[in-house]
Amino acid sequence: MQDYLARLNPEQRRAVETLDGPLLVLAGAGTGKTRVLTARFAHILMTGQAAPGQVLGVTFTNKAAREMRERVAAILGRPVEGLWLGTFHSLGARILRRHADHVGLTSQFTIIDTDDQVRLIKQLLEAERVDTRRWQPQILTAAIQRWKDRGLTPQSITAADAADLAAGRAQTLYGAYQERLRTLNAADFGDLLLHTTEILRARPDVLEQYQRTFRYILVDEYQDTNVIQYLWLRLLAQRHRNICCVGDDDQSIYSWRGAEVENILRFERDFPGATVIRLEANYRSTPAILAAASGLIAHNQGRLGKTLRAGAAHASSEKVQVIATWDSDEEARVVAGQIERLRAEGHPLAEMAVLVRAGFQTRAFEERLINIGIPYRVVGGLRFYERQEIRDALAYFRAVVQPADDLAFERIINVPKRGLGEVALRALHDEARTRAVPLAEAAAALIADGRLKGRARQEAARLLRGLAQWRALLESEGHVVGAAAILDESGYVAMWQNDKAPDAPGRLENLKELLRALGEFETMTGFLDHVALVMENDEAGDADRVSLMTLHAAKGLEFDTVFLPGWEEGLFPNQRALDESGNKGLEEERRLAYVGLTRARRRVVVSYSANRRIYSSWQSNLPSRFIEELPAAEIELVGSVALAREARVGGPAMFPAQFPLLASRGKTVDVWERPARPAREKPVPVGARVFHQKFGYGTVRAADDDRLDITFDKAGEKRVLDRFVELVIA
DNA sequence: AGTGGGACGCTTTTT
DNA sequence: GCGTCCCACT
Repeated sequence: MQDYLARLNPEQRRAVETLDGPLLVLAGAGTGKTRVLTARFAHILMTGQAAPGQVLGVTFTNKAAREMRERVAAILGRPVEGLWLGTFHSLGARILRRHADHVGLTSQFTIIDTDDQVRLIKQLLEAERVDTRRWQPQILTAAIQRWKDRGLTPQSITAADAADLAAGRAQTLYGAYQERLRTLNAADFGDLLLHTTEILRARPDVLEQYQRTFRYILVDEYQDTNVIQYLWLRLLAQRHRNICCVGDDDQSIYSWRGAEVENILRFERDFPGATVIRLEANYRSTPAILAAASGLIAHNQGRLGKTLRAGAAHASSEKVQVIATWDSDEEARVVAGQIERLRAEGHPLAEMAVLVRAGFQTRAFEERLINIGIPYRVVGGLRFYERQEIRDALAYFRAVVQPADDLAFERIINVPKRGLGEVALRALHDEARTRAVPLAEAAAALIADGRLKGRARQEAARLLRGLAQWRALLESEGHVVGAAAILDESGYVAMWQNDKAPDAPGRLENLKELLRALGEFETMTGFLDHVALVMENDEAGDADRVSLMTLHAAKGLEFDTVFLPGWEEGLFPNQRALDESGNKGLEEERRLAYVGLTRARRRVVVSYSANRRIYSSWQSNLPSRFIEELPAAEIELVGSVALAREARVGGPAMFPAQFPLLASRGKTVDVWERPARPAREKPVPVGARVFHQKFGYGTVRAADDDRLDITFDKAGEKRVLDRFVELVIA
């Protein structure tokens, strides 16, 4: 009830109670940003300043939106109905569906994802006879996305914007792409905001309606907003000016996706008379971690300036460990060893995370963790909706719901194989283009006049009949029964049932999961929107596992112990970021490091290795400049880092061959020695049948103390520790 | 129509 | 080292 205010510190409380006028809350890492946002939300509702339907809450991720909804409900003691609370994109979609006709779409439009975009662009490039090897579709797709992020339409981009893209035809192609989307009755992510903004600008009546509705606007992660999001917000906020943006310029790490830190830096100019409140009391990390993070980020220029201070007393404050290793394999061993030791000391694995700069780095850790039998999960890998079978199934649903959805139709026309290959498809495309009709309609025409012959004709007719029947079935029987029928009668399920690949059963499981998820929605359209906009894996998260993820994926999370491997020049800061964006790139990398450090509550272990396996070859690296930027008083150098540091500070650029770390090979420091563990009570006999969590069943070939060489039935030869296998009683 | 081999090119990626 | 894409072959 009222005590949501009592739990706040004075600055947080001010941020919650300053309801009128523009407000910028600069919330450092771990300073209770979410608490403030949710308390403010609840405060507006509880004091009767606005009804739930008059508050607009905007986040970047669905997860953040969900959390906020739950926490507001918890404060109020009941679920809240009618809130406009969601991501920029979901809110954009919601508004756009109501006014789609203004931009030439129907309210049933499909939201396409990046994959579909690329395929579309590729087709357009080919139609324009642009060499897609030299001018990659992905590049143009990305460019168009960036334009949309900046609120630029095909008409408003400049020649300079479009130069060096798609053989100089980028502007035409962008226009053609938008036209194509309209024909397909589809919108990409960028359109959800671009179209909406266009409508708000062109239709004062519509704009006024929304401006009146939204008496209070709350924006999370404001430092990550791009131009179009900013324009969208400004339009909506103009009337009441009760806009509260919460963000941290030091955590802006998405400029490469169009985010503009400038939005936060110039808030006071854009909203004159704005109140600015700084949240600087950190309740998350130990003083050593805070000092290390602050010392590092102080190297950035052009900050709004915040200093984190410890908001709570800490019984102990371990220094930040910095570990040098010889190569990336050793680094993985060391980190995994520490994880193992911490676990043995009673720390839950769920409170540990390995945060890397680039996705490929997780592999070394995965291998090592598997080897020593520590459960882990990789956050943000292949997502559910990205899987082939899910995309296929969704394409079926889309093709049924929306006959004009050529992208979906094309995806399913020959899945399962129907003998409708490239030749048939080309004929369809020709017909569709000359008559400007969807592919499905073109197919019907070719069947009718006999231009499709034989098996192709038969199969195409069957598919079209199917689509029509399923459409009727969705109407009469509902989306769940309809969907199941589609997957079954199309032969799609049978296709996987007949597939002998080992992953086929899993795919069938995923399809079942998809149908189950579908059941939670009222309509097929609602479900398809959800899938297009909500891209997260619903993995069971309750098991005790170490988390492996990129630094980007870690933003907003916290753990007791955080491992930050790979702090090497070239990798982190990333060479490409430096090459492409110079000092700006470097500063963003530094913010990424800051984000990494501030994820930790109690313990940070930074590490780097002199040699790293990248793809197939080895590369030598210098330690990251960020290591030097950590205040010496807060860190503990392990191994020969001290040496390396002196050498590097002392001299100019250094060649890997001179690197003193080479001398550290073989040297081990006790921190990463494997802890003594109770041996297995009875040794595992050679020849025994055993079971291993990861590798399955196998036969023991040799035993050396607690290490077993096992030939697994599926996984082949492995050396594993005996405590990770179970004896199989035959 | 489907597949197998070689060339290529790889930072991050909330929607 | 691996996945993707294209072309050549069957």
